[in-house]
Amino acid sequence: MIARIDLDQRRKDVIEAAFRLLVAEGLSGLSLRKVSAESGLNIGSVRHYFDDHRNLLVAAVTEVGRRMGKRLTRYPADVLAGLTGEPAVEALQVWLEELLPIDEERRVESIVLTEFIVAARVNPIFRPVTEQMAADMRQVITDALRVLEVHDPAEEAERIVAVLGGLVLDSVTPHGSLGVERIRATLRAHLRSVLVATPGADAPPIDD
Amino acid sequence: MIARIDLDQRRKDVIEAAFRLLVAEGLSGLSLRKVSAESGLNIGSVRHYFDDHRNLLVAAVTEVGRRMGKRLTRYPADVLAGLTGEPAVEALQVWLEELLPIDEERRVESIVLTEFIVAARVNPIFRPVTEQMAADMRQVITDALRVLEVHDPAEEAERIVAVLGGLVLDSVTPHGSLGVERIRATLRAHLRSVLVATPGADAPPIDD
DNA sequence: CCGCTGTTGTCACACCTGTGATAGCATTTG
DNA sequence: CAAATGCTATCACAGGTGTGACAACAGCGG
Repeated sequence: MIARIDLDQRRKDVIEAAFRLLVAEGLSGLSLRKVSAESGLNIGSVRHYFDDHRNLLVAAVTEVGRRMGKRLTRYPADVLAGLTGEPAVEALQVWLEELLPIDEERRVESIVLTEFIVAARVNPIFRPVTEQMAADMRQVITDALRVLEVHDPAEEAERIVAVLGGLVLDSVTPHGSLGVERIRATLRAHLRSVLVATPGADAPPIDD
Repeated sequence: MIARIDLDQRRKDVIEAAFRLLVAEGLSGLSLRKVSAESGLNIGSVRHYFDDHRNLLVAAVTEVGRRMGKRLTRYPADVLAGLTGEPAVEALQVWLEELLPIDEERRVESIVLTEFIVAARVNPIFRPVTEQMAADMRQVITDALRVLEVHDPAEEAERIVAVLGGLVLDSVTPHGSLGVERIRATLRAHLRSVLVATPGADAPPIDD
């Protein structure tokens, strides 16, 4: 095979440059010429790897989807088995913090993902990835809650997904500009209310 | 005075056209020429009323901010005084549903607002409005929760804001594509958990 | 009536975009 | 060595954008 240069690595470099541009200027600022400049390559090279503009966008959204998927499945659900009360809260917290912009790496991914999610409303090419992610997220969280024997896991998962989405949006944009500690505290408060207060009608509260 | 035509009405017509365009194509599709076409006016006329592109954008974000502000203060907090349990949930629910995309009018406003909030991350001209809105929202909800004698109103308001933001994002984009009933049910479940279960550490759960 | 003024309508210009086409380079393979 | 192939680098073109400039029109004031 002829592999003068690591093709996959090159593609990842370009996508990384695209991410930086997405953070700095938003999706509408992501032109081929700017990506070329940011990645230090010639526009001809960029077009050699992703021959379309559209293709580059799809590759970028796919990459962020892949990373988020990894984060989603990093902590297996079965480690939660048997946990109740505060340990359960802590375990879920550590896991779900994977999805929040609590450090620079996650912040970039959150921003990029948010841009694509919003763009997907109008541009169908992003939908396969964003819809798949949404479905996976609901599924995985629901499963985790079921393991934790939470009453009505699907509904509680829905709430958690909403909280996560709201926190990301608020912290990533200057809408609310939440600090990292504020995000984590809010998530923890929510998980605590789900796991230790058991607002479900029939089940009595559990104390450890 | 020479008022051949209602200037304010004209401006509102143009902004309405801009909203339709925002819904259909997103913020990046909002060009002067397209707004002109959508509003049925000549581009010269549009530039006569809003002489800048930037100016039109600011007028649009200001308008959506004004409407959301109206919705926020439509139900005064003092009607909540003395309410507990399910009636308190219902009162808050009716009020906060003002902010969710549960009908076409609110859906348009939610979409427009979401576009501007996300754009504000990168474009500072939207920040005054979006930041003011975020602050007002937190303040008003915190006040309402205080009236309802909720434990730690600021933190609970933070959670509610997150839930609202997440629900709007999920229902407005194809990320999760939540239905109207699903949104309302999730909000209600959350309010119920805040108001009737009192997850505060010290107080024991209340059953009615 | 004329003229003032708010409103429309149309140019042209510079800038940026994606893209087709194509030539030149570099390096590996035969 | 020669050839093939992956890669880089440019050119030109059509389309869209905001904007400056300015002419043309409409209706009210005098």
